[in-house]
Amino acid sequence: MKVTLKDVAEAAGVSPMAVSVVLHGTGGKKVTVSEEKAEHIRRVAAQLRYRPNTLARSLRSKQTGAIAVVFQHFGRLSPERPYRTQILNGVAEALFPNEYTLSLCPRMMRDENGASIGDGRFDGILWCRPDFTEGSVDAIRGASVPIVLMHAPPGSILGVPTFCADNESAMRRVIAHLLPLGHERIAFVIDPISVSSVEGQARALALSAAADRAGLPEPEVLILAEDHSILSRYSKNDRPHSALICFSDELAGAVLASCEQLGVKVPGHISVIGFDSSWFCERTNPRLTSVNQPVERMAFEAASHLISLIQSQRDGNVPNTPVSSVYDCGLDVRDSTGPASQTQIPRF
Amino acid sequence: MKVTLKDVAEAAGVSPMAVSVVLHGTGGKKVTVSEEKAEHIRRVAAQLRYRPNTLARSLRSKQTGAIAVVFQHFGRLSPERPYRTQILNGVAEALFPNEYTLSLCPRMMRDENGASIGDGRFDGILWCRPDFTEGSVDAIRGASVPIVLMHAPPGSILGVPTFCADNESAMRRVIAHLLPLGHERIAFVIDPISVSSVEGQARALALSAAADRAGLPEPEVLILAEDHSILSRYSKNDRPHSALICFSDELAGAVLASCEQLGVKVPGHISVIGFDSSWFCERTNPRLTSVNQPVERMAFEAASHLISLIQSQRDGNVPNTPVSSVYDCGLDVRDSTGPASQTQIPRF
DNA sequence: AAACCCAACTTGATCGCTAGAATAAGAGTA
DNA sequence: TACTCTTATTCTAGCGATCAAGTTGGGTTT
Repeated sequence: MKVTLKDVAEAAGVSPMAVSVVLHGTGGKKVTVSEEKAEHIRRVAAQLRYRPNTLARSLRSKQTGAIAVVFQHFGRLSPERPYRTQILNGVAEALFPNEYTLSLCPRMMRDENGASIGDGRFDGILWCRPDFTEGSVDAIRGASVPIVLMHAPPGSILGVPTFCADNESAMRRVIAHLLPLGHERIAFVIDPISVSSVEGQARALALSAAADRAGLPEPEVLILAEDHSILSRYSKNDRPHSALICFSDELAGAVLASCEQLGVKVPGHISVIGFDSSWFCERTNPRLTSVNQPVERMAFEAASHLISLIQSQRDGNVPNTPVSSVYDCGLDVRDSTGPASQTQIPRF
Repeated sequence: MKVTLKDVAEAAGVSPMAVSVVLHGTGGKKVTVSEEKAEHIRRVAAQLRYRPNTLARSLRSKQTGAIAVVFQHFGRLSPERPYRTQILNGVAEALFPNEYTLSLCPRMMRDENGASIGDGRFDGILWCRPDFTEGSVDAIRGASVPIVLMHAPPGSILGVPTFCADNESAMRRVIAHLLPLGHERIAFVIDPISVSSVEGQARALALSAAADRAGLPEPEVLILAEDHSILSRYSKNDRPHSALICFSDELAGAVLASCEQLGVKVPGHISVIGFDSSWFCERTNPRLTSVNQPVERMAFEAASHLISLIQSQRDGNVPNTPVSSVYDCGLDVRDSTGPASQTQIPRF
């Protein structure tokens, strides 16, 4: 059967406490065991193939060594997909060296009332959903463990630290790059799934704002279908675009392919910009200019901050005022952007 | 303070047991509570904002609703990176509808002896490391919960179900495709990190075997550096290659870029094949022929099987003989492969 | 020599919850 | 009436570990 700490204690002829101290270094405060006896206990434990029950330990000690990462979607169709990998990498890089485990939660743990994250099971929560429903806000507020928000602007929820990439800065950079090149008719290209996501909306809005500030007309939004035909457009004018800002690199790749097929030259006739600046940008023809979001760094820092919150809470320190970090985005200029075309091309 | 089940019981004027039954539907076997009282308990619990402690529940009931996924690497530099996303997607798709949580473990949980997975914390283990050290084999054998292996050939560890993609079939298909096209000088292209991975070794070996079976000379192995220059080569001959099999699509993309730069025509002068058949293959020029591994499906089925193991163990059923699934790989033929060139080109 | 200290342990009480047996009260039956 | 059978509800033990508060016994201090 299962070997418990008590079994080891009996076999070694000592109290359970002694075993606990020797094997886990954690029994009360001033409990000590002589090195001689300790060695004996270790030997007995190994011989019996004793395996500590993490659950029981956590229940008593109130530390689980696990962090919950809550995504909005997780599956084949998720529009978050490009991020997720980067986020997980960043988070993992922060957690694993500190011996934390990373748990993916489909949503918050079940609870018809819509609230509550599996209580007691996690030392902290990394909330990666950009949506905030009534239920989830309650759950976040009521969380009994430290929590940080990603993809949320500062102050989204009072007293909760936030980490987010600054879409505004991204779009300002895009415009700052395009304006001197003479672009005036700009469109935002997005797929049908992402268009309804918070991130999609935010970027479209940010682009509008940036264009407006630069005195450019409201950018059109093009929704591309699976086969890359234009699904629908919201337009206020009918002059052809000279620059397309795409929601993702993957989408930009599709646009480049369409252009080639239609005989539209990039950047000769039209400029194309992607989002994420992934390795893929170096492999397209022409090489893809793309917005560079520091997602991985952001995730790393969010997770690191979460760890420090957990530790300072454990040590009884006063929680410092919540951090709110906004990460500037860069624009990696490659070969898919150039001066606005003077040639009148068929409207894309 | 924390509201416990006991608090709710007292406030509602009933026994803790009654509360447990009403809120979690799980108290012994034949315990019932009248609907009237049940409603009352639910109301009181909501009012007190009671949140059950999952940990305590799990400790008692011996069910955690969590699955551990153990990867070999998890970070920026991991050669497993292309898989991981796919694996996680497949696993998530199997677990989440069943209310399981997915935990990523850096390696097995700490233990100087090299063995032991956080005991009690998980209902099952999905082992995704293709390497089997003495320590890990012991840990797997000694696991007190169901476990399945991915990337492990059938029978790797006696009595443990395995799920793996069949590199042999992949490479046989590659050869079957190339042979009629007249290719004889074939090379396997790989990066310095992957070359030492089990997967890298396995594929190189599988290619060798397939070539041998077809009566072709031993394929050369080319290791590409970061800048895509050839790092080293193991060659037995000095005639130029006519076909390059790459370890990943990403690498194949780099090779295509190099070819373009050097003025080598694909597939005119040389044929190139990738691995994974990702979306990216449709975006390269020419479109990339690539091996199609059913990783996501494999992960989904492995996870589903694990769940069924857990459930049948809980219900006290006899464990059926261990399943061992091998997944055939396909070859998605696109435009980067063609007849072997007759022209003598500078050796790549 | 009485008082005191400290290392080296042990004891008992939980952490929050739930399985299984026990109990109480009403209903059916011979 | 005595007897079993339901149905509702509580009681008693822990799950496996850790914490806080003892308990030893030898060595020091004054």
